Amino acid sequence: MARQADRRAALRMRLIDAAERTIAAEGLAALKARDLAREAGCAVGMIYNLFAHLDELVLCVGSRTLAMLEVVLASARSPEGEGSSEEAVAELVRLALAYLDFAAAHTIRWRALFEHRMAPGRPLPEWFIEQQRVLFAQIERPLTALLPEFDRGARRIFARTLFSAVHGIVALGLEEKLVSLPMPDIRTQLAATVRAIAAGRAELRAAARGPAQS
Amino acid sequence: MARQADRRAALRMRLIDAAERTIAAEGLAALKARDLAREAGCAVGMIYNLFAHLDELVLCVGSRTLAMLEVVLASARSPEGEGSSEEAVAELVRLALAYLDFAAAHTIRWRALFEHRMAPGRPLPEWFIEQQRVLFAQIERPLTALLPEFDRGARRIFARTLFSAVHGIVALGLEEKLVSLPMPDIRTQLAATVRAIAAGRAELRAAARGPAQS
DNA sequence: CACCGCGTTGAACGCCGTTCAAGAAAAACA
DNA sequence: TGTTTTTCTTGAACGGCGTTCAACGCGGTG
Repeated sequence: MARQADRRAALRMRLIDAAERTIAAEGLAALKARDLAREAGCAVGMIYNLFAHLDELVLCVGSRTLAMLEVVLASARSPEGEGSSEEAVAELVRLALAYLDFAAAHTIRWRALFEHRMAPGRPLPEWFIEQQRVLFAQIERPLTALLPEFDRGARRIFARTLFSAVHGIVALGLEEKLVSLPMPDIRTQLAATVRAIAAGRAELRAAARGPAQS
Repeated sequence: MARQADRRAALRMRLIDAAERTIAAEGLAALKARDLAREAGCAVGMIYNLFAHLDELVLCVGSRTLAMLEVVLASARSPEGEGSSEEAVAELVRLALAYLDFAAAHTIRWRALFEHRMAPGRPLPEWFIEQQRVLFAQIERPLTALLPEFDRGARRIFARTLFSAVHGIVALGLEEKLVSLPMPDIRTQLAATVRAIAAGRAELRAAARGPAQS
């Protein structure tokens, strides 16, 4: 029968579910092979028949987190057809705030996405990198209207810079150490920063083409 | 004799030195109690007579990294007495680039500063937080000239936002995953972003005072 | 020289991810 | 169906980790 394969697939799912629950509730460090096996109802060794190592399981959970982010960011999109740069800036602000809200609502699982490092020597699998690229594409989309004269490469660089800045503000904003701001203040800081970077896009295009300066 | 205390102090230093070498060369994950003891010439148990736990040793190395950063950022200061806002912006750009250069030159030890998490339940010691505050003060200094009408609190918030954005760009810029930019491009992106945020300071002040908006 | 208190030691503890010999279950065959 | 072969599953065992603590030895004292 094909029962065997079904049971394996079901167990695989149960393991990912269990890992997801743990990571979302207690963070990466709380993920233990023995707990996982007990919760999914199998032997510890079975985990290694279905996954190469625990890192792979962590990546599966990370993939789910990225999927959640995709949905959230998609809901920040502008209505079709609008092409003004004001609307593009507004969309970028909505994207940034949506990112902040997601990180605030799912802090622990969101942190796991960035704290996790593969064991040395094992690179990130291609499918995971591809999923990140898909997310980045959501940022590049409104940039087409905002920066019509940029080529694809320059837009990608701009998107990268913008995301990095937004991510930095969100990450430090949710950190408990250092005097932390109340959430509404973080929101306004973030929105203002995105608008400022968008307003300074001329310089950033020059930067994306020309060489460095001291 | 007081010989005993001297020997203990010397051993303490040797342990911190060994930990620093390891963290700078191979990163946080490579730090092992047994290696440390061997390298410093003592028993594993001795480490726990001089430090409460390995985390404390990691913090000592982190403190040295922060001290290195203080020196590097201090060298980006403007000459005394200059008070124009153009000069203030230039100083902020120099600070950001100095930060980037430091992170690029000492990537592994710099990463250790941010990747490290205390064991659950044990908060960061006050002296460590204070040292971070001193560093932040270096950013707030040029802001006095740039934002004379801001009160101290608003300046602190602006400094925090600015640093977060800079840190984000530096951190993602040095990440190997995702298409990575050549260093000169990162420099120009970073400089342009700092100038853009500084140029948008009016909005950021409003943000630091007023309430949030969607 | 004998004694004692205390700083130092490293074997031992508990926990971790990962492996693999052996047992159980399924498949193939007669 | 009974028997053999293959394949999957299991959990005790392995090596390595941070941390502890009973025991040891050494410096200071009587």
